[in-house]
Amino acid sequence: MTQDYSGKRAAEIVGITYRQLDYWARTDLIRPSVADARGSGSRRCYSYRDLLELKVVKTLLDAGIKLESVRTAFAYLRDSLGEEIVSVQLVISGGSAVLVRDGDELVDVLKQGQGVLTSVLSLDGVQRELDAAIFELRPVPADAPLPAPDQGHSLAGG
Amino acid sequence: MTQDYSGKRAAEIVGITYRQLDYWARTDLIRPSVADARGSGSRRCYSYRDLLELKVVKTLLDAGIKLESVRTAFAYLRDSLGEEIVSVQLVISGGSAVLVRDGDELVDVLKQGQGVLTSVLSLDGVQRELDAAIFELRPVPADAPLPAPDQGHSLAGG
DNA sequence: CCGTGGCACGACATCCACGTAGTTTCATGG
DNA sequence: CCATGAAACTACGTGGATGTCGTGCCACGG
Repeated sequence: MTQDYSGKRAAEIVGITYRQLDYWARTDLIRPSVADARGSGSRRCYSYRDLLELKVVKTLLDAGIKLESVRTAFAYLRDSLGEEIVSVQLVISGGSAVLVRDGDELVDVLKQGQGVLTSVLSLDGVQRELDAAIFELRPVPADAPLPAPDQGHSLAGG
Repeated sequence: MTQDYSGKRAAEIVGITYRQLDYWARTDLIRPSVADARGSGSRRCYSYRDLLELKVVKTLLDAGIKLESVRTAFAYLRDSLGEEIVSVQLVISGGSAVLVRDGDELVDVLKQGQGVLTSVLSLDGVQRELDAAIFELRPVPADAPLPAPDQGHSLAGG
């Protein structure tokens, strides 16, 4: 049932260091929604959607965006990041952010923002990469030859 | 004669701190092309084009791009940043950067970069803002009522 | 030719975003 | 019920990008 992930596995899957995951959780960027840490010894538990958000952050960082900007962007993103992820694009412009559906609509946004820098991220690709990583790093039980990995999450209805 | 600008004035005009200008010069991001610093007491001298580059950097920073990314982007930019600035757009994608002319062409680039984050900057607006700042912060001689400020630089030929 | 101001420079101090090392504590399994 | 290991926590170090302060020195005006 869209199983959950430990901190370490989450970091592995999205391709970040555990230190980053930890730092982001402590600084309230992305906290595990299933189970947060409660003192030393406890275990964080991340949902699939959490992984998705983590992956978006990583993608933004790889693209050269400052973490500070990612924080502000997520403030806007969380509200809108509802169900339809595929073919939606995240547009960051300075301090604010918007979600755009159509590619043509995107062009208008870009042309509208005369001289304003804009960062565009296709959330579709992000989810694809995430799913690929989850499959790639699936736990390999030493005995059981993995029955049926429940891949192919469907948050959006195409 | 597209007059030159001192370090302090350059910083004022483009809206950055002198410390940033100094740091960028020392770390080889943007050196004054007219006269570089040669020991304490010397004076840096920036050209209009230098101001343009500085303004681009500031715009990128304001947009939340990491200075590190700006550095790599400028490596590509310097080669291409020839004459036609207006209506040209700088597209940063991860570590590389490209210059695009047409808006439609830009759309193709964006659609092509499936899932890859892209930062787009309209250089046109940057130049506009720069010119505005130069005019706004023009030196006001206490006696002479400014004869004819040579505004309206034309790097591009439409 | 010389005084002085403006500016480059050097040496810190700071904040962010982590990396590294070591400790603590919870959650199991035996 | 206790040993054990994995993971959270603490403490400290680091590199990048500046801010601050003080000094030194060149360039220009007189």
